[in-house]
Amino acid sequence: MIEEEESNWFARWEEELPSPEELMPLSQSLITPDLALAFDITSPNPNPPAGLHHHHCITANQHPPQTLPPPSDFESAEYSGPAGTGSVGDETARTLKRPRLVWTPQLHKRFVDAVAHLGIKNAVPKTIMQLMSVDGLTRENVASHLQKYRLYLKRMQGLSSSASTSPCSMSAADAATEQLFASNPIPHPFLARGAAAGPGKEPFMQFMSPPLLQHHQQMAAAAAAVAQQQFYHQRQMGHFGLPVTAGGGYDAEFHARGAPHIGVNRMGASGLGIGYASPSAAPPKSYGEDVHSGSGGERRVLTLFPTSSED
DNA sequence: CCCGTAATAT
DNA sequence: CATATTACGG
Repeated sequence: MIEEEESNWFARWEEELPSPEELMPLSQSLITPDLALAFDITSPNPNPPAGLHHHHCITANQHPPQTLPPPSDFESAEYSGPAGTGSVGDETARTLKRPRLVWTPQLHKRFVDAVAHLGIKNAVPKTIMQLMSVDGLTRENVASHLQKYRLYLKRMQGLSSSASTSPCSMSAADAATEQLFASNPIPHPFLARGAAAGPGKEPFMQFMSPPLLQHHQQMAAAAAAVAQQQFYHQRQMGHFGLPVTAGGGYDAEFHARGAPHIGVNRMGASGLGIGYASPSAAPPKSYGEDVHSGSGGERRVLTLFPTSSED
């Protein structure tokens, strides 16, 4: 009886087969706009199927509409199987999915700094993204993170000194969020209002000093200690043993290049690491690719990180 | 268009 | 679970 079923789906499969022409444009639409831009392949003509010469050097964004001059060096490569499939360049279009972005404390710090310097008002995803100048960061990444971050801030304000300052009063869901957000030097002085940004005014300059949030930092500090540990390993390490620290621990090595701390908008995020696995030679391994293998599933994550490792 | 939010998906 | 993605109003 299996045969019948088999021939059945096969028949349907055959019928549904789209023509090659139809597939071409489809593969394009699968490319993230950002990436498409980065690769300069916005044109409806990707590349000839015959030509297997994939990208090599990518030019940065030609001209950002903003005042930001960040033709940051672009250093990204698609992850690829080590096996010499060869047609990786083409595959890029088809299988292009960015690995999940990992918000490391450093990256988050940059995020927070950016928001702090911009002021609540100007701290919108696009602006933040630009100020951060982290290569490979997309607006969506920031937006998503910003959303969570705002919720976190709100929670903090509403909490004040309600019941007890003990960490036990937090719900599990909250705790998780706290960890990331608390695990960095929170320059929380902005919370209440936005800043005045008139025409001709530079976006950054203001710092407010709302009276609240003070003990929270204590609690946060406590949590932070724990956070640092739990951060990368998550409760994934079911049994207590030495946290493996991974063969290629990331936090161990950072390539802080000549990029100053943010606050100066003229920084070119040159040397920022974003990356997917670079199959062939990536001189500075400034990015981190982490592979979690589960039962038959592998999950790649992007660990791009900021310049300046000041803390 | 872009942003903010909530719901939903991976 | 932490992010991503989507949907929808503003």
